[in-house]
Amino acid sequence: MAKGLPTRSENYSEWYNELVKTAGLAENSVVRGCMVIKPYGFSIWEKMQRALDDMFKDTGHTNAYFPLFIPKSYLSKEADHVDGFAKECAVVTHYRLKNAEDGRGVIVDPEAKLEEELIVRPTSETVIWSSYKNWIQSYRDLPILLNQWANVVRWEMRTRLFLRTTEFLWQEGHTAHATADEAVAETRQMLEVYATFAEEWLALPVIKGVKSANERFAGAIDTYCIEALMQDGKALQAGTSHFLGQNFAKAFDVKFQSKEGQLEYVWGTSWGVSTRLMGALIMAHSDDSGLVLPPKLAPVQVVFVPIFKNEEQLDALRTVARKIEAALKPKGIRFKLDDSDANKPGWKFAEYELKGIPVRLAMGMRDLENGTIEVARRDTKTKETVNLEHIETLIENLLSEIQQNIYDKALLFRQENTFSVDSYEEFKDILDTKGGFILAHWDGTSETEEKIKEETKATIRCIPLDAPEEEGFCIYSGKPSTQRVIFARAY
RNA sequence: CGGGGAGUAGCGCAGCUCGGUAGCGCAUCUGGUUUGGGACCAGAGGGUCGCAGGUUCGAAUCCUGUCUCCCCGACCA
Repeated sequence: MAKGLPTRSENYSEWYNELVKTAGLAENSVVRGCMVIKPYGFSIWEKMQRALDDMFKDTGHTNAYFPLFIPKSYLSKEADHVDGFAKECAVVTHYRLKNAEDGRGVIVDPEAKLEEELIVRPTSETVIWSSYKNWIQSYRDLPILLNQWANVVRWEMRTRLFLRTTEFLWQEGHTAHATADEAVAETRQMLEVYATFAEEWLALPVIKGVKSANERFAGAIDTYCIEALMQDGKALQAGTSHFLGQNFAKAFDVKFQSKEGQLEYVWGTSWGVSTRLMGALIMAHSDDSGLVLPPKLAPVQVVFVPIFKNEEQLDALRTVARKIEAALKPKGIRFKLDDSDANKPGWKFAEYELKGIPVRLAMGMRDLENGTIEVARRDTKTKETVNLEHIETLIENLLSEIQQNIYDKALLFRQENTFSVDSYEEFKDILDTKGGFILAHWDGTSETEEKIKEETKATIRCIPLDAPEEEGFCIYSGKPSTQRVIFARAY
């Protein structure tokens, strides 16, 4: 990477951290474990939000908003749920400050202690289901298909920009249904939405699967997920969709009267993706020159760098740039002309590579005379000089090609780093030497999964939905198994 | 909470052993020359040396206390 920053192969974590900062995506805040998302990073997140929001609306969902604070008693109504989140909750105990008596700043006013503490939401199932209780009486009130864009807080011990932060931004869908079948269908549908989004927008190939009991969401019957492989061979959970059964309906006493007149508990789902997707995007595609953004998410898709010695030359180049911009605009292509005199072309080349701009155009006097332009693509770092005529069509095609190429590259990487193993020795060997996804037989017990995790730090990422039936024996216990599951070390 | 490390200019660091007027690189500002892959020259601005106390004529430096941050573990549907 430019400017003496660490390279990807040397130290992946450090490379990732530096990249996030130098590319202007995010930085650590003064608040422990929290992150400042900078304008450039946020504009990418906004693109993701918009695309997801459209997909949610296409599947019949609407947006709503629920409170940031959850009464402590609500969180504890579902036993598994509270067990899952209790150890990482921020708790509000007071509602007022007062001036310190020694005159040094302010202190918490002990008089202002809350009767019941409030939890800063780590997720919103509990507040939302407490509302659903009031909203649902009849089967005619169902289904409820809601989504919320929000921030949540989980007090993790160890944090990492985008991948695990104390506060993060996400969307959480919460739906209520009359039947189990309908709720399961919803859970699966949203998993498909996530997979499609990851592959078409992030250019990130994902594996759809279901979590083992150990990795399941606290309070869910089944947790479905999409799992992606990062360039250092570690897995990243990119999205989850939960079938909640009637767990939250029972905890919050949400019943409806069916067509047949029976009083029944409501069936629920919840699903979410977070700013963690930003981390996935960065880790999946970037290289030592910086970010590589899929064109669909790049805030700027085409940047024009003029090469000039004086104002007159710049004016001539500007005219060309404006023409190109006008031709790209109807195609919805995001264009930027960098005509600032503050930095030299070489600096700009490096800068836009760092920021992951998919296509760079460069033009100087030589090109102007020849009626040509230099077109450089970020994904392959190749460049060629082409005729200016129909440049807009060339760019349009190039952007789709880049989007596809980034995906293909990531898919190839995953294929080359997915291993099928049949012995525990081989399993450990591959984990330590190569990493990646490991397909292995498992006896289906939590004990075995736990042991393997303790001994190797690898966990079952998921039981793939499309895994073929295959007779085999658990690599750990030797007991019979009917299909392979995916193991990996994970973020 | 255990084991390491670090707090000195916006950022990255040296100086501390052996106390004596606070330094370097990057960034910033000014002027000039440059511009097809992170330019060069000249000049300028900017610091309660994390905080508190102590020793001393004198402390970034020595002593005591304290706070914070980072890394490795524990934690992480």
